[in-house]
Amino acid sequence: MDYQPRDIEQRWRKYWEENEIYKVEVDHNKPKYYVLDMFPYPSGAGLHVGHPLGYIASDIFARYKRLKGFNVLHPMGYDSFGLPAEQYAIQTGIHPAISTEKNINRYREQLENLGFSFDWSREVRTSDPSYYKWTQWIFMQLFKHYYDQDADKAMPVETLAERFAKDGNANVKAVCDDDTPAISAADWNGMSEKEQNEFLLHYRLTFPEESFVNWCPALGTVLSNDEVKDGVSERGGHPVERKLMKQWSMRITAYADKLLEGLNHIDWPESLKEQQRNWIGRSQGASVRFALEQDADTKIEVFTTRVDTIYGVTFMCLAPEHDLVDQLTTPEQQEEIEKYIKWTASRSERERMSEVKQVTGAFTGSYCINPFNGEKVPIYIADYVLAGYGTGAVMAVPSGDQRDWNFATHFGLPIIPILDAQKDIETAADPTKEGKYINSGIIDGMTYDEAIPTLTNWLEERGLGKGKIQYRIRNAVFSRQRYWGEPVPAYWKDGVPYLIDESELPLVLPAVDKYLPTEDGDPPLGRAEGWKYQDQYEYELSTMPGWAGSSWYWYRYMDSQNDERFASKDAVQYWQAVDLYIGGSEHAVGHLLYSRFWNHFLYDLGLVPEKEYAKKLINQGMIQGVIESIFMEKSEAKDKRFVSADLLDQYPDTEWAQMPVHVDFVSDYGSEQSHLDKDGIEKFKEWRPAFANATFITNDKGQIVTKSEVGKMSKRYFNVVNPDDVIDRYGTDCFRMYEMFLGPIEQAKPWDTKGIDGVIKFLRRFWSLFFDGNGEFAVSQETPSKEEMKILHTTIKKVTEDIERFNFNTCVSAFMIATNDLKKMKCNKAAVLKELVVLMAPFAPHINEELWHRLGEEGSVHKASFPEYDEKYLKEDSITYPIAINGKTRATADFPADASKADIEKAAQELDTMQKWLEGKTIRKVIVVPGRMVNIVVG
RNA sequence: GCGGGUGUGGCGAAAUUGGUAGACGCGCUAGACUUAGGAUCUAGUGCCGCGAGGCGUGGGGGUUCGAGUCCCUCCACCCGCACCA
Repeated sequence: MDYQPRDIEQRWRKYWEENEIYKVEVDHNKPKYYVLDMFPYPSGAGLHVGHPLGYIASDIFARYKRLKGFNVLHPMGYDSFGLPAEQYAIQTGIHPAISTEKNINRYREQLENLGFSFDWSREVRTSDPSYYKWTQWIFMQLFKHYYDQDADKAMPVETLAERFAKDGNANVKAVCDDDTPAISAADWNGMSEKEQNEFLLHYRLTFPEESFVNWCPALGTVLSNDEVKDGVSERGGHPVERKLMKQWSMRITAYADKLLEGLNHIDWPESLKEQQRNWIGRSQGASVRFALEQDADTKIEVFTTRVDTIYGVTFMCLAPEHDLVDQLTTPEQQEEIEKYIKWTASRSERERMSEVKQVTGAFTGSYCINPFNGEKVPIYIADYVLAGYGTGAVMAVPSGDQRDWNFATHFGLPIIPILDAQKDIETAADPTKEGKYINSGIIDGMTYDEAIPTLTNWLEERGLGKGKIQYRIRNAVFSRQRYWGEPVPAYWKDGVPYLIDESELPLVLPAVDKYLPTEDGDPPLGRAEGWKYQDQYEYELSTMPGWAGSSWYWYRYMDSQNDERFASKDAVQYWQAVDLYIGGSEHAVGHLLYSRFWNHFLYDLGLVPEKEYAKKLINQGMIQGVIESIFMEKSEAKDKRFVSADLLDQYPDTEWAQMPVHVDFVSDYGSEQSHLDKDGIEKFKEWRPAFANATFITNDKGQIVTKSEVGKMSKRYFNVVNPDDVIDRYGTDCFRMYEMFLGPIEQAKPWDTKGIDGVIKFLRRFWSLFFDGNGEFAVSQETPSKEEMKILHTTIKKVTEDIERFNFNTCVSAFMIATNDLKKMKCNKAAVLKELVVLMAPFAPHINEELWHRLGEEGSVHKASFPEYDEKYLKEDSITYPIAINGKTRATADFPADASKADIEKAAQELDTMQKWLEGKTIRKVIVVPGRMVNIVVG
C-alpha cells in the first residue's frame, strides 16, 4: 500500500479532535511547560508566510515536551484589533467585527491544515469584549498607580494623596513629569477635587498629556513616523503637520531600569536584548549649566557622558528648535540664523540622518561661560543636535568627539588637547579615556577615574550641575484616533479624566454610522450616539493602540473563560510564565518591550508570579519570496516592447520600466538564469491581455531573461506561495518536515520548493519499512540485531540532543539516515520501528499516528513516552583514527576502543602505510587525542 | 554616523570543547528495471591534475602539532535606528 498522506491526515485529525487529545488542564501531578507563539493578526490575505515556520517549530517542541511527560500549555488566538479591518470598513461599510470573524475562520482552517496541537478551547481574540474587559481593567490599574522610587515599585495613588495631605510632595520620591511643581501639605489641602485630580496626573502610570503627533488633516488621523514620507502621508500623499494633541501616555520610563535589568535574567537572543538596551538607552553622565555671558542668571543646561572633557570645550551647540535661540541671536547674526532654521525645518528626519558628512550650522553671536575656567564659549546652532533628546544642547569638545571635530574644523574653531594620550588630534578626534589630563585646571594630572568624581563634586557644591542618568526611551503614546480598538474606560468631567467603575466593564465598543473621524476632527467614537457616562460625561473618544491587547494575552490562555478575573489565581500560579516563546524579531522594541513593561507592573501589584514572563525566546527568520520582473519599454505606444534582461545594454537610449511578473510563468525561478520561455511568454500574454500584441525581444535562446530579487512575499509581486497548495500536493507531514529541513529556524531565507521532493521520498521510504513487497503491512516480532539497535539508539541520541538545541533541520537528517540504514538492512522489526515512530511523531504527527495504530498500539502516539537512548548500544568495538603528519591526514587505522594512548601512539608510527611518509624524517612528537585523531609532528 | 548580524560546493546546508571540512537533501552524471517515466533502485559528484599529488570555509596576517571554529586587520552583503552627546 502506498503512502497516502491526505487520507491519513484527515482521519487522524478527526480522531484527535473527537478524543480531545490536545486538551490540557491544570494537573499538579505533572510538571508544566508553556509553549507560546506570537498570535497572528488575521489579515484578509490569509496566514502570513512567515508564520508556519515558527508555529511548526513550537508545535514540535510542545509535542516533544508532552512525550517527555510534561503538562504542556500550547494555545493559539488572534490579535484581532487592527487597522486593515478598519480601512476595509471605511471602504465597504462592513463592520470590522464581521470581516475579522471571516478572516479568523480562514486562519483557523489554515492552522488546522498544518496539524498543530493547540488546545483550541483556550482560544482568545483581543477584540472580544470578554477579553478586552481585562485589557481595560489593566489600564485602570495603571491609572490607579504611580511608581514609587523608595519602594521601587508601583503603589496606589491613594497612598500618594495621603502623603501629599500630610507633607506635600517634597519628600516623595516618585517618577513624575519633569514640570511637576513642588507643593506643601497646605497647597494640597487647599486644592479643589478637580485640582487634586489634575495634580495626580503628574504621577499616574497612564495619563493624558499634550504631545506632538503627525496629524494628517486629509485622512483625519494621526500617523506614525513610518507612515510619513517626505512630509506627506505614505498612503495618498497628503500633507502632514506637527500638531499638539491630548493623548493618553504610558509612563514606561518608570520601568526603564527594571526593563534593562530584567534582560540579564532571560534567555533571549543577544542581538534582540541589545536592541532593547539601545532603545532604553541608559547613559550615565552629568548635567552642567553654562551661564550666558550677557546674562549670568540665564543658563544653558547640557547633558554629557564625558564631563571629564569639559576643559576641551571650545563651542556650544544648540538644536535649532531650542527655546533660547531667539534670545541668543544677536542682530548681526539674525539673518543667518533665520535662514538656517528655515532650511533645517524643510529637511526631513531622513535627510538629516543620511547627510551626516555635511557640516552645517550657524553662529548665534552670543557666548556662554565655561563654569570651570571662565572661558568665553561661542554658541552655535546645528541640526546634528536633536531637540528631543536630553536638553537639546551639547557642549562641544573637538579633540574628543569626531562630529565636534568636523564642526570645529569647518568653522575654524580651536581644538584643545585634554589628555596626554590623545594622538593626532590635528587630523581626527581621539575619544580616548587613557592617560592623564592636560590643560584641564583642577583635574590636571589625574586619570579618568579620578577626574569624574572630582568634577561632579565641584559642580554639585556650587549648584552648577550634578551627576545624572539619562534615558533615551520616551513615554509611550497610548491613544489612537481610530474605531477598531479597545475603548478607554474613562470619561471626562470638567476637563479631568475619571475611570468608570470596575463593575461597568467591559466598556463595549459602540456602533457608529461611519468609521471616519467627525467633521470636528474627533475620532470615530465621536459619532456614537449617547456615548456618555451616565448620560452626562463624555467618554474618552480615542481607543487603545494595537499593542494593548497583546501585552498580557499569555495569561488569558491560562484561564480564557474566566469572568471574575483576567485568569484565576490557581491557573496563574500553576502555569507561572512562558517557558518558550517563538516569534519574529520585528517585535523587538514594540510588543516585546511593552509586554515586559505591563508584566513588571502586574508583578508589582502581586498579580503574577514572575517579573519576566518569557524565559526563553526564539526568533524565527522571515521566509522571503523571489520577485521576478521583466523590462517594458517606457513609451506612449499602444503595443509595448519587452526585452530580455541580458540584452538591456544593446538599447542604451531606450528607457525601460521594471514590471513584476507572476512567478508561476518563470522558468528557473529565483536563479540567475530565470527567464520566460516561449510557453511562459504565452502565459504572460494570457494573464495580461493588454500586452497580447506586445513585441518580445528575446535572446538567442528565445528567452526573456527576468530579473530576480529576494524580497517580501506579497500579492503585489505575484510571488506568494500558499502553504495550502503545497500541502494539497505533498501532505502536511511533508510540508512540516520540509520547512524544518530548510535550515536553522532563526535564519531568514527565500522560499523555494526545490528540495521538497527529497522529503516526500524519505517519507515514502519510511512508510515502506512497514510493508512487504506486496504492499501488505508486515513487521517482524523478532529481537533486533545489535546493528539495528545501534542505528535506533544513535538516532534517539542525536534527535533528543538536537531538539533540545532547536536544531530541527539536523533532526530531519537523522531520520533520513536512520531510514536509509534500516532500509538497506531490510529491517522490519517492530521493536525498532515502534520507537522510531514515537521519536518522529512531533515532526510528522499524522503518518506516525497511523503507523502507531497499525503496529497495534493503544491510544494516540502523542500520549506515548519519548524513547530514551541506552549508551550500551552506542559503544564501538574499534574506532577509526585519522593519522596525520604535521596536521595533514595521510592514513586511517582502526584501533580497539579501549586502546591506551601509548598503544595508539606506537601503533600509528609502525603502520605500513605510514612508512613512506615517515621515511627520512625525525619524529619530534606524537599527539593522540583519544577517540579523535593522531598527529605525528616531524622535523 | 551608530548598533546588530551574515559570509562554507552549482543550490539549501552540516561540522560538542580547536581534531578526517562539505553529513543530509536538491541538482547533475552514468547505469539497472521498464512500452514509457518527471516512478523506483544502484554508483559517482568541492576544485585543479592522467597520476602521484596539490588547493580549498569572503581577502590578508597571527597563535597552535593542528583553525570554518580563537586573535588582529581589511572587504562584501543584510537588518534596525531616534546623529543619543
